Amino acid sequence: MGSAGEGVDARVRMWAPACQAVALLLGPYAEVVLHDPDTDRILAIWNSMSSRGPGDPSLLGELDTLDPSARDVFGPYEKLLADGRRLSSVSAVLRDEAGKASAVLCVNLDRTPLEQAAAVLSAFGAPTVPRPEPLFEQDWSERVQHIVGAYVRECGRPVERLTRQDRLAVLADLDEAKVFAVRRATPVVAGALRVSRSTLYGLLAELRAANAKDQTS
Amino acid sequence: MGSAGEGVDARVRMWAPACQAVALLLGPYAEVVLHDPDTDRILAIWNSMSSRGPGDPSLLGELDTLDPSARDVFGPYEKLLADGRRLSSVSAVLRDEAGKASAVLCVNLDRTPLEQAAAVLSAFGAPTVPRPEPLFEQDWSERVQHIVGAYVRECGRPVERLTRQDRLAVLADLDEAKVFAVRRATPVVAGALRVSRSTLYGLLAELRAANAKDQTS
DNA sequence: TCCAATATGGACATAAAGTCCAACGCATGG
DNA sequence: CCATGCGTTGGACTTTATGTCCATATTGGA
Repeated sequence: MGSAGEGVDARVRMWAPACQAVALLLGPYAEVVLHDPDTDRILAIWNSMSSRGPGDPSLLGELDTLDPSARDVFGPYEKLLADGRRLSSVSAVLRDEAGKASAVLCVNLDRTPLEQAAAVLSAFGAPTVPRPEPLFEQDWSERVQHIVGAYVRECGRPVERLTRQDRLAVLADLDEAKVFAVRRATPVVAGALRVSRSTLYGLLAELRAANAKDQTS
Repeated sequence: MGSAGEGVDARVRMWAPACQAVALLLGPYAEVVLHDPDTDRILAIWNSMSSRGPGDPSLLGELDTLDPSARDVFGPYEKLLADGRRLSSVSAVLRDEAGKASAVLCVNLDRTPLEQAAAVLSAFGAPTVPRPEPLFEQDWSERVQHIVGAYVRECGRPVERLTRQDRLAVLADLDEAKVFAVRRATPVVAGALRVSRSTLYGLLAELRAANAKDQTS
């Protein structure tokens, strides 16, 4: 991972201080990621929350980085993690003097600690009433659409043109969100990702293999 | 406190109940102080956190106690104690019928416990350790337990003694909560309801029939 | 264009989900 | 005490959904 000595990427050199500052400011609960829009890989990452590292495939596809008229700042949008943690996520296209998109910055903030702290503080002195259970996710296929949609929005590319890596990443999100614990979810996901059932299972297997490797390392 | 009979200051007599109530409500972490604005000394103190006592000099800043048009409530301010504890502090000018400032009330709340609580809660979600998967799979089964438990508590009968109607009702709740949209949920529910798989399906069919009848009516 | 990597449809295997039924337990009333 | 009715139960069985595998088609890049 760390620079083989021959030098840190110029873009990282340029943006690292800003990224690091943000990462420091937001404590251990914000993940700051610099993506390379060309190679679709992570350039650098601070406070990684998802065990990703530099060189790993980005969660970004090719953003619409060529059109200078396109928006450069996205979000904040909400991401839902499996364990219920809610992330606020923003991203920005970083351009060089020539206006070329040289990097994409993403900041993912885990709102949970704040929400918990707020809950504690607001509950102070008040009789703690048993909170009425929130109902089960009413429409889980909506969640699928949401996760896929978020990704697509993030990389600015329609579902049909997602790369293999893209789909793998989305799949990781979906798996993380325990979507596959729901009955009949597989065909829906396959449909949402515009792949066949076979391919879906193939990607899923690949994902599991990768996770297993992560475990052992 | 020790009240030598007639020796208690009239102002203390008047305000003590309120002060004591506040002191009690806010537990051991709030200090309530009654100051004498004339002598600039402490009249009375509850839950003293700084080993001050009645008669000790007040450490009040210059509150404008003479101008009746001035604000009478101040704060909350942050105060820093010698040992590093941070206090949230409010004060109020207490006036008699004539409008003369007869006392100054201060409440100092030690924020440390709350901050610690927040830290504890934050720390829970913080170590992004690979969560033992079976734990999370249990998430929805916990919900089953919760729904069943709620019903049992409501009707005061243990699960074993539920009537058919009871189970039907619980089942309706569970179905409402979309529990059966989860893979492998059926055996868990059957277990939670202490019935066999067969019975479970029987009840479920009955439920569906009832619902269908509702629709048509 | 050709090659290599992927995607795909469908056959197949396995595992859940759901149905059905004969036997059983257990109250109630004769 | 037995007969009867009602609900439960285990297990056989059917139907769907899941997951694997592979030969073939497709696609993107040198």
